[in-house]
Amino acid sequence: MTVATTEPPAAAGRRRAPRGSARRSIVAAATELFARRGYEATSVQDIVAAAEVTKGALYHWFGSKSELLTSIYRELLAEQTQRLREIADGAGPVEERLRAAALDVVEHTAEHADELTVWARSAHLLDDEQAEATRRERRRYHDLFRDLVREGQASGVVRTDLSATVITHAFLSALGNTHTWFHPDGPLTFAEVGHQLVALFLGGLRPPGPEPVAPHPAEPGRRPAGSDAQRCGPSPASKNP
Amino acid sequence: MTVATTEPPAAAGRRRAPRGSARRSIVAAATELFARRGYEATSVQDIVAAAEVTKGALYHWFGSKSELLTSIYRELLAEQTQRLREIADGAGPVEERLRAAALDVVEHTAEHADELTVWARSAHLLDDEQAEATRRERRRYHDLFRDLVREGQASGVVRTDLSATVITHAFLSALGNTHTWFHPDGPLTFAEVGHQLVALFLGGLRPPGPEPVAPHPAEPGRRPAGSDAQRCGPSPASKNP
Amino acid sequence: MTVATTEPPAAAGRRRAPRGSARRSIVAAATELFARRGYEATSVQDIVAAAEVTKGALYHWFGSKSELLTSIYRELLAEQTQRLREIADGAGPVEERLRAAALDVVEHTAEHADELTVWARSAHLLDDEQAEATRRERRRYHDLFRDLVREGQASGVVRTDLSATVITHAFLSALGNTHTWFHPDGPLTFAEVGHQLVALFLGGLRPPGPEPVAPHPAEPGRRPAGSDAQRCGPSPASKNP
Amino acid sequence: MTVATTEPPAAAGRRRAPRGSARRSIVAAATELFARRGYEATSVQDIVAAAEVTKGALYHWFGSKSELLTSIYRELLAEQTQRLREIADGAGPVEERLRAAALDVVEHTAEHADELTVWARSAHLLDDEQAEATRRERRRYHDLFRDLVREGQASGVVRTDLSATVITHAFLSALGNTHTWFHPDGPLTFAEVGHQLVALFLGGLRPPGPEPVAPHPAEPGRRPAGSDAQRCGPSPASKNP
DNA sequence: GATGAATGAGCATTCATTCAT
DNA sequence: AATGAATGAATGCTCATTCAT
Repeated sequence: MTVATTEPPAAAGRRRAPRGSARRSIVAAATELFARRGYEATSVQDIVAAAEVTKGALYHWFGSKSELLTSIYRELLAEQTQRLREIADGAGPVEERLRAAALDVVEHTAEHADELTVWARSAHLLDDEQAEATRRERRRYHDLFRDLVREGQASGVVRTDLSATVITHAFLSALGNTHTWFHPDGPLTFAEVGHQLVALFLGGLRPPGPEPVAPHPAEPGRRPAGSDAQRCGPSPASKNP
Repeated sequence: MTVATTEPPAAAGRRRAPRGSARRSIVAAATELFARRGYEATSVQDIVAAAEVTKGALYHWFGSKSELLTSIYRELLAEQTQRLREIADGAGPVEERLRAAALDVVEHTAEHADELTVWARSAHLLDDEQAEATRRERRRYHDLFRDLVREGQASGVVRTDLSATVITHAFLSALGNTHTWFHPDGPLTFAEVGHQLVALFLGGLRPPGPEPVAPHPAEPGRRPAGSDAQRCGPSPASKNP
Repeated sequence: MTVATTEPPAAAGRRRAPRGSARRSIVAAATELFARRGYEATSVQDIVAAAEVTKGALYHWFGSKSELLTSIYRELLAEQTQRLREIADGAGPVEERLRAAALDVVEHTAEHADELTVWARSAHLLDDEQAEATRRERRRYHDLFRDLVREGQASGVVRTDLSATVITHAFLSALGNTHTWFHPDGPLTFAEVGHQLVALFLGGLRPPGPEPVAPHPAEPGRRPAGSDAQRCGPSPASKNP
Repeated sequence: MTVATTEPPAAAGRRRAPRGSARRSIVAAATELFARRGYEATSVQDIVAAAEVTKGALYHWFGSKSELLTSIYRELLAEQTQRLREIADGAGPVEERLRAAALDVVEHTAEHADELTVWARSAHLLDDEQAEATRRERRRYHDLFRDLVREGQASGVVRTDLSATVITHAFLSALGNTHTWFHPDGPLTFAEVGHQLVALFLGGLRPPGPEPVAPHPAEPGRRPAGSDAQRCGPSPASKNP
């Protein structure tokens, strides 16, 4: 869960700042600057100046600028995974847990819109090793959500003619892309937008009944849940998260 | 519609390549390199080397590296807008036009996945002027799609408790984000994924009947279409497209 | 022969320095600084300051600091190879050409002691590609000298119980290492030292007669010239020149 | 002779590794890393990681990174000097002791090729004080060898027209440079190469008889041994060893 | 004896852009 | 219409060494 944190031993030196405080200053400054100016537009110099530490200190804690970005994102992801796990493991009917999960994604996205935007824009700059590390964790999160969808399919509340993987990606993508169009000054609050997305998503999950929107002959027929997309993630060689 | 193209008329130089050919070489090389290595990782030097022209020539045709990126995207966008316009203006019931439009987006996204990925990743690097220019065109495209959704709402085939704007963004986002997770070696082809997304989307549009997924009390109630999000784009100061 | 030189078109601009002059300034400054302070202790900043050009100009002409070092050495090597080739191809008995060649190495070493010292100390820092390039040229030089030794062996003036390759390396090494011990303020001039080395070397080449220094039983016996060390150079993977 | 070693006496810590073991780990790790990657390419961090000690421990035992290098070399040199002294002081005719000494250098060079290569490449990076310290010891070694040559000259088995100093440097240089060209996969073993070098060297020492290689008029005439190069080392200001 | 976080000056290198020709 | 040498400010990063604990 923790991502290379350092425990500050409470006691501060005389002239020195307390132990581990440098790391926290760096993360705080970087988070703020990345969100405000973007990852590429923020130089390491900017970060250390804002954090009031030296470059050496930054490179003592982080191997590179991109590791810093990765570190911030992984902490976010760990938190979000934890929340989702609690919801998924909770009691109650699957449709309620599904709705709760969707609403939780909305809430988390709203809370950390800035950091998530930075990640979406700059994750492709990471080297293979870092990309792989986050991909694995992201995958775990995705699987958690997908399993909930599958549970819904198994209990008949979610249509089974669509891949649970595709459903999951679609919802998370729609949510994760709001930064490209949502604006706080618009007529809807983020919470409202989120609820609408949830409604749209849950509506799309209902097993198709007598359809108001005419079916298309080219529509691929039902697929048993077993034929689900197991490998719909990027290949290991890919840099996509 | 045309984006600063130069028509190479019959008149060719004697030993030189035909007029305007330099521009085309540059665009071709840049498109290929941006797609393969990313915008930031492609230097102007790389482009001119691949296009077999000099730096001077590139700066003769394009004011900057970013103008080149913008130029490529605008051409794509113009083509897609044209296609959507023809579908939207076509005959037939609205639900069929809506379906056709959705399928067309899938097809276009598949065809130009590389360029669209580059754009998604690097659009935020552009300066305000260029961002504004593409934003206007992108807005026009978005409105075209949204109007189709509204038409559906007006004729009763699309639920009216959701903002047409949100619906439109959700679908285009889900499609536009496939590059972050779709992999050709997976069990589904891109066309299949596209069809599933369309089905999910169209399913979500059906007016809510007796719901398999329980409604949530916090769900915002019906909103008349007239209260739609007019300013759901980013603020002018933002660099978001 | 030429190593990426640029022809200066004689004509100078008004405010600009003449074309290609930047490259020459850089080489001159680098040669001087490398010799005086060593390669590692000379920063690129030092070089451009001394050459009165910008860093950009340096990197326009040279891909890296090490390419600059390589470039200087290759020019030296090309010149020396040319001189040796003329001597080797000259008329006269082989023993005289051998002596002339040895003396020429002494002379060239004396002339370019500083540059050669820099090279000897820093060649191992080069990357594989550059090391390989110079190794090939160095090898050509070595072979030229060795062939002269072999010619001497064939005509009976040089002992054949020693590998021509080992003989060549031994002489060139003794010469090339003078920088570690020779000091101009010593009792011998460099020319005198050189002559003594030549005498020692040529003396060692005489076919062994009745020996003043007792032979050792472990001494490996005669080896036909044909068994000569064909692969006594470093492996391709090695960074040794 | 001893170079700041610490004897680990019986008294070991309870849970800790025995006293002084840190020092030995450091020397072992540094020797291995310097040989494999070179002195400059090995960071202090690399050394402490390999030795499984902390930076503080390293700086407790060694004043600096270069002191570590010096330390390794001095130990080598002390051992070699000791061996040479025993040979030189041994019984038997001078020509046999000379031959034995030469063979011993070959053997020692072969045994410690890696460390000697590191030293040859990086000695010039040391500061004056350290350079001076090793120079003095190296000088003692050199003098020991040279005195053997002089003894040979005095007893008539070594030619007297060459400086004993030059002779000594030439032989040690040829040997000490083998790392730049010898490759174990070549047709000769290192021992064979060494024997050939000894043969070449001893051959060159024979008083010139009727010469197969014609003498050159420019050859400097005989020099009495008394005029020998006393100050053939580099000047005090120089960083050369 | 040993720790390890912090230092800080210095490094080689990049690259979109300009402009005299 | 095109050249290409030159710009110059900025970039991410290194690393031997120190010192409060």
